[in-house]
Amino acid sequence: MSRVPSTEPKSDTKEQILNAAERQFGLFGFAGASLRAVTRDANVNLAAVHYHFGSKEELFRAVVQRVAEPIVCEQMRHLDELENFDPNPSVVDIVQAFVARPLEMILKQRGESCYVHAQFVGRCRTEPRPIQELAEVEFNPSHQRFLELIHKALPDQSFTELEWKLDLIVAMIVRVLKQTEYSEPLSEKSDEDIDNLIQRLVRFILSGISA
Amino acid sequence: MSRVPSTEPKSDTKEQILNAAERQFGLFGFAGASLRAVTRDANVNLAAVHYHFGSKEELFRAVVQRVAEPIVCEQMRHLDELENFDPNPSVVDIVQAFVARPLEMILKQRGESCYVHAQFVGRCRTEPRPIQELAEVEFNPSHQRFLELIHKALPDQSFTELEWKLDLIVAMIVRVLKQTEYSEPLSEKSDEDIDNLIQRLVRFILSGISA
DNA sequence: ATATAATTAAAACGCACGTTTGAAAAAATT
DNA sequence: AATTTTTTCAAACGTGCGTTTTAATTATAT
Repeated sequence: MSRVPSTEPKSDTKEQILNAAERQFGLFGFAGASLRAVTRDANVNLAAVHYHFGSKEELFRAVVQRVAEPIVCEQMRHLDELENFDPNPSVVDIVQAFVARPLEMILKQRGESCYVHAQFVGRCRTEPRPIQELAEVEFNPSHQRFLELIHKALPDQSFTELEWKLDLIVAMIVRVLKQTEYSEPLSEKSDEDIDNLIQRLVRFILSGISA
Repeated sequence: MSRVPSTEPKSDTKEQILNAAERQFGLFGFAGASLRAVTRDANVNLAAVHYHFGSKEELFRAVVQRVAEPIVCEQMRHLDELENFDPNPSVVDIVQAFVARPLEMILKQRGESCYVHAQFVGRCRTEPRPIQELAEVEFNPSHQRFLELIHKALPDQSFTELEWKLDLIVAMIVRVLKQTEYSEPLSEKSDEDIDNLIQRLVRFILSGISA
């Protein structure tokens, strides 16, 4: 079989650094992760970080973008789809699109990358500013979209109240991701196990958001 | 007025260090906080940390203990009280004792210390091991107590499921504490505002835990 | 007042950090 | 094949880290 003539064979180094950086930032936080540990982990030279990314902070930003992009896309795609089908979707459907779909996507990857994503996203929310803001910006679009839709579906609740609840919901999602670290390996979980976990969370959130 | 002849005038230095350490650990995490920043903040000599606590890690442990003690005590006190009154307390009462009472105690202090506690406790849960465990151990007693009671009140739900929900509940409590950082200053909030906030959280948790 | 213990202070230790540099190596272009 | 551009590499820069040491100071007890 011939190699694919992809237009993007490109530098493997950049990807290696991003992978290692996500691991290290997730494990030890921005301050706790050292570029030396990252480059050792990635099997590349220390100076490669500054050559490809410029600085530690810009490396962090690159990791955030790579992690957030597929999640936000998945959320946007399902929220859009939902609204196209019915301009006034139900709360259940909105929560399914915002919570269940992206979680499904992440958890069913099954690989190590799931734990890594989980740790990293959790970390982002406890970093001091301005680090934390780098993450908030990336996740913002789908959050706004969710708020619009949920506000239409629950007009009795003020926008402020719903923003407050969204904040708690995200905290719960992040926590569920982080739990994958401790519980039995994901690889041993069937699709049904994962679906059960997700639906338990969705039920918890649904009853809370309407209360 | 004469000075109180307290049996504990003792070293002011230790307390100053603990205060500064809680701030710095909360803001920057274990790795991100430097002992130099702590001692500068506390207006004491750098070496005082090792004289009074021995090492950075033991200082962290001391901070955790000081933060956890009043919270765990408050939870235990109300849970015991509840059970003495009725050996099978309702879910509402259990959640009130475990969630509302300690939150009330913390938030109604109103001072800067509330933000500091919030940041610090939130940090503890994202620290890498073995740092994170130092915190888990301190909070464990009241968590176990809560689980026993709630399991009696909701016998249809497995212990594992309830442990899972407790984990989410704690995540929500921590998040509500952390929110105090961004929203309007606590000092401008009335007791009713705070009670409202807490009761909103309790409602959210209650509907989730029974679902 | 004097001796003894507890506390504070300043300086230095070795080490790891993020970043920079300049030359070697590899890849791409001519 | 020669040239230019891109990428890697080892070494070093200055800085700040946790910790240790030794001396000065303050409080306590005789």
